[in-house]
Amino acid sequence: MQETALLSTIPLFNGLSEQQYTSLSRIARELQFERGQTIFSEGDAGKGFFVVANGQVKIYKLSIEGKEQILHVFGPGEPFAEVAVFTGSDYPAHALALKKSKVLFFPRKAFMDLIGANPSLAMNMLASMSLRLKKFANMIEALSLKEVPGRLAAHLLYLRERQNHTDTLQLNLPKGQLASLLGTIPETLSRILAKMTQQGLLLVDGNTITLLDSDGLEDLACGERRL
Amino acid sequence: MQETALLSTIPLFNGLSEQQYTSLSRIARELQFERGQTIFSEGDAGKGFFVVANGQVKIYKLSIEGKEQILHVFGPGEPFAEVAVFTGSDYPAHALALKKSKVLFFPRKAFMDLIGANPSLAMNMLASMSLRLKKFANMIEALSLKEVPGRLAAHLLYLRERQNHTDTLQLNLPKGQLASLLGTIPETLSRILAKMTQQGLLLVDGNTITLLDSDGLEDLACGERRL
DNA sequence: CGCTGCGTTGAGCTTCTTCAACGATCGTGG
DNA sequence: CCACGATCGTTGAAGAAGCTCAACGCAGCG
Repeated sequence: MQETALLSTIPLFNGLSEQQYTSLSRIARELQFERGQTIFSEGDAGKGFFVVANGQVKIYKLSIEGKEQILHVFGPGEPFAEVAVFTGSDYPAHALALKKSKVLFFPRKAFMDLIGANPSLAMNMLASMSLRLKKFANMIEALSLKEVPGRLAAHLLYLRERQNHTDTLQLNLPKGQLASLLGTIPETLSRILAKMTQQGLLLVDGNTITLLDSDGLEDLACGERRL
Repeated sequence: MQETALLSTIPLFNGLSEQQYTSLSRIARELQFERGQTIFSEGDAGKGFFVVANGQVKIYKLSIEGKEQILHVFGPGEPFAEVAVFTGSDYPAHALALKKSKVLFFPRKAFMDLIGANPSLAMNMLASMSLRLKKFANMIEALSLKEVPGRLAAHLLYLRERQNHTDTLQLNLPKGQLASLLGTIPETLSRILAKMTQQGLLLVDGNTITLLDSDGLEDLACGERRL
């Protein structure tokens, strides 16, 4: 597979020895998915977990009426569906490739064995899942305690953080998907972006957003201000 | 401390050797909290994690206006704030004793060392955090995709599950706290319980709830029916 | 007795969703 | 090259769900 190079770029596998990379690459399987293709569905038997090699994958839930709530959007180097490894049960959500993606698959059993033998791998896994939990806690807080403008503002500031504090953001998602990530619908998101623009908080051009008043957004994100 | 007996009743520590219990009890500290007492606040330095020995503890977030969202309610044997151990950062939420409680505290560093040396402890930890993640995912789904009646119905069915499928439930929380756990407010919860009673779905008497039509509740929980 | 915490009920209002229509963009096939 | 459909985003009007505010009942307890 000549994949140890790829594996070494994955944060989850940081600090492993050359030999451990070899063990990993031995159990990994490489999968290709087209844009829009389902990787697994909620309720499927959780046979293992995945790491995005390249492309983009969303993890989401669906309501009976078809409304979608995105839980995560993962890019290169990020693992997903680890939960299935340790609970040994079904996948608790759906996964779908948002772009043409290469994905590494690690079968449950083999990976568990590796973890048992490699404490540092276990520690990495724990750290990764801790961050995930923290993110979920913030998402619950946002959904329950903030209104949509606040959630949007928080998300934009989060993106600015990740893009080196530049005020010109590139959305890595179509707006409709962003709405689903924020727990709302495209119509509402559109209206709120319009209102924010009108108030001079930001500037929208396609999927480029320029933040004009991050302090104002900050206030919104903390619930100290309304639109 | 003569606590190895107590430790052995904690699921997280299942399958550890006698010697490992001793190591654990050596680093554990025993704490007492009165009802209503704060254990830690969001933003406090995360110096370690906890296990409820007896009593009841809630983990929650607060909005600026003072609205509360409960993330967890933990009883005897359940660990909390593990996230702080592995991220090494601040506690991401508040913790408060709902009843007079005895709590074991495990300092971060010492516990990390134990985990590194005990693969089975690491595995237990991973399993525990996986379940936590799954629960959070369901909570996000509920908040975003279900209305309050659906969330309530799901919660009641969950309680029935835990109480051996008996249709007579004892709420382990005051109704106001239950509202906060469901992501709503006491007024709304009260109204919905009234409506459910009126429709013959259940019967309320103080904090005892009798389920009369679990199929109907099931439909509500899945969004296949309205009140 | 009166206080305090908890729960309930009513009226009005805000926010968000639903439904519908329309505009823009893009890729494909004629 | 243009027409067409599909996807995506925007906008308007109406409706529903849940929140706010206020008042009240009721129990436990000093």
